[in-house]
Amino acid sequence: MAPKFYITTAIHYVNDDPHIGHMYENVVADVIARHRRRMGDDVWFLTGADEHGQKIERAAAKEGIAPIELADRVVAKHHELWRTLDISNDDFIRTTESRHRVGVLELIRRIQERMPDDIYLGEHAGWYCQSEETFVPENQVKDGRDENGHAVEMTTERNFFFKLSRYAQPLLEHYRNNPGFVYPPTRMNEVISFVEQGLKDLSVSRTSITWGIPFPGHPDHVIYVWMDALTNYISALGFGSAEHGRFDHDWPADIQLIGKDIIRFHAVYWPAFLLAAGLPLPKQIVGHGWWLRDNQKISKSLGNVVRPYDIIEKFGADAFRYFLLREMVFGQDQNYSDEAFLGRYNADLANDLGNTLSRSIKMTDTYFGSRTPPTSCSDNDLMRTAEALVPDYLKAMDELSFQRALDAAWKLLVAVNGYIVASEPWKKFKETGADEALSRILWNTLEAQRIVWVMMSPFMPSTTREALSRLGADPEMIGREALNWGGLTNGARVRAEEAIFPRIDIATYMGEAMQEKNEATAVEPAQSGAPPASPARPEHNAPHKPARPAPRPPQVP
RNA sequence: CGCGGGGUGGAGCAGUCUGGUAGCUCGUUGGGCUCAUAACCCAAAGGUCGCAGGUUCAAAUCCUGUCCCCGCAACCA
Repeated sequence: MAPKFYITTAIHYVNDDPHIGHMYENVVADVIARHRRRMGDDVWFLTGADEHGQKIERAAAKEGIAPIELADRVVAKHHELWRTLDISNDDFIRTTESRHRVGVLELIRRIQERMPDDIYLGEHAGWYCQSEETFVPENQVKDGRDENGHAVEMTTERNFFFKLSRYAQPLLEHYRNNPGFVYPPTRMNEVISFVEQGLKDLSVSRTSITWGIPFPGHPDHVIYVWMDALTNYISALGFGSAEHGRFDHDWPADIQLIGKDIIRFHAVYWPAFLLAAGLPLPKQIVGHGWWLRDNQKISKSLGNVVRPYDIIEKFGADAFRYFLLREMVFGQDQNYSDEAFLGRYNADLANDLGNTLSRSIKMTDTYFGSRTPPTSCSDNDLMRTAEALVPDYLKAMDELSFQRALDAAWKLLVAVNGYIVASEPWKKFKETGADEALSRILWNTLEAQRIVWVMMSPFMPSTTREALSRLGADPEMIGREALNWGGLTNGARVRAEEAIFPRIDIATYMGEAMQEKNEATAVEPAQSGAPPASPARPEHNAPHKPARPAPRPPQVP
């Protein structure tokens, strides 16, 4: 029986349209899910939306609509984006769904049943900001004012509390016994350091808002959003409902992928809740880094939000997916820029991946009549290179080192180009025609690329199908066995068609982007002194050309 | 002395645990090839590894000090 593999992303808060950070998280989870799936695991992949809480309540009020209307609208955008980005999630949980409410209430019921003292009524004291109507974290308060300069005052609120303090030692013990519980290790250290300082009890209800799940037996309280939100990972599996087969099968999660900013909620609060309820803890919490722009965290308030929808539309989801995973050292922060994308696109996708496909298929087309060459080869340097690189690739994938995994694929690709130049098939064709030696040479280049594309399949699922099909290979053969040398049949139809990743003229593209930006700025002045999204660049002097049809990879049916 | 991460050729990074000729990608320069998307292949230039001491036959790598940048330091999802 196939091993189960349950992977989750954070559920994304619906107070604004999804940004590159959300996209990155879901693409990473999708790459992992697709890889595990093709390696034969029984994968369940969950993502979703976090819809409760004060921010939503207020954002909706500002628009004069009900919170659920706002949530519906944003969730629709999420769905559309995940479809566009080819995210293969098996389920999508919304915290406003009844199945979620059932799960949350069951979690609380279990805690109260097993540990009657763990949830108690108490008083929460903190810095409260009248104008923002919210408690402000200690470190944001300075001289009686919050970061926005609003006055704050020490206020108390009557809440239900969770006895988090009781779980410091059990958690530390769990960290000791499972040093990989939080990944990467630097985040584990942060968490340990935090818990070692001791834990305070956590307020888990609010009386100041109504947009949430009512606290059982106390309808004037709603459940604190984090206790609400975290439970999505099990409520989506049917926890607490009559149909909990998936929960029994899939929990605990194998990987819970989150941003580094919410490590504590997932590595401290969440396991503490689970311990209290007597439920198994997730196997691993993985915290990824942030995409930055001009070294600042991307956020709307800074006015430097990167909205890569344009990039995706022009270059396709796969190119964007590739870029996200190739450019980011997993776990660290990374600067985002359009130039970086365009550079990667041309250097890696157009010049290497696409061009190598073009040149070898064109020769096959010309020399062997659009068929894969009749003679295979199982003794050559390309084969040995491939056989050496596949284990590196698989190891890197297991370690979530996507850069290294892609690097392994690229080493094989570079070897193909070197092999082509060294064996000069065009010269051999002129000299001796399409003989057996030439057949072996071209078959090798196609076969090696087939393996390269199988390696690429979790990253660029759609383009992989297209490329494999052009190579004369079965586009659905992307499993473990497809990474072995020798899979390409002889005499299969190859298709020499337009470039799979057409080169882009960077100066022209940036010139147009600047023009559009300037036009947009002219119509809609920048908000409240926000810094420009990007510094002026020399390219803005590039001659403007009329908009032309954007190059994009051919769509795969 | 709260905890942790980082400062390596023009840019972005690896190497530091287990000292021993400083490596990768992009960019630059020269050459090659002409099957291919002005692509591909080969070669070269370019770094006293933040700074100052110390240990050692030998330090980017170990130790001490120091400067700079960043994350965490609890109820902001």
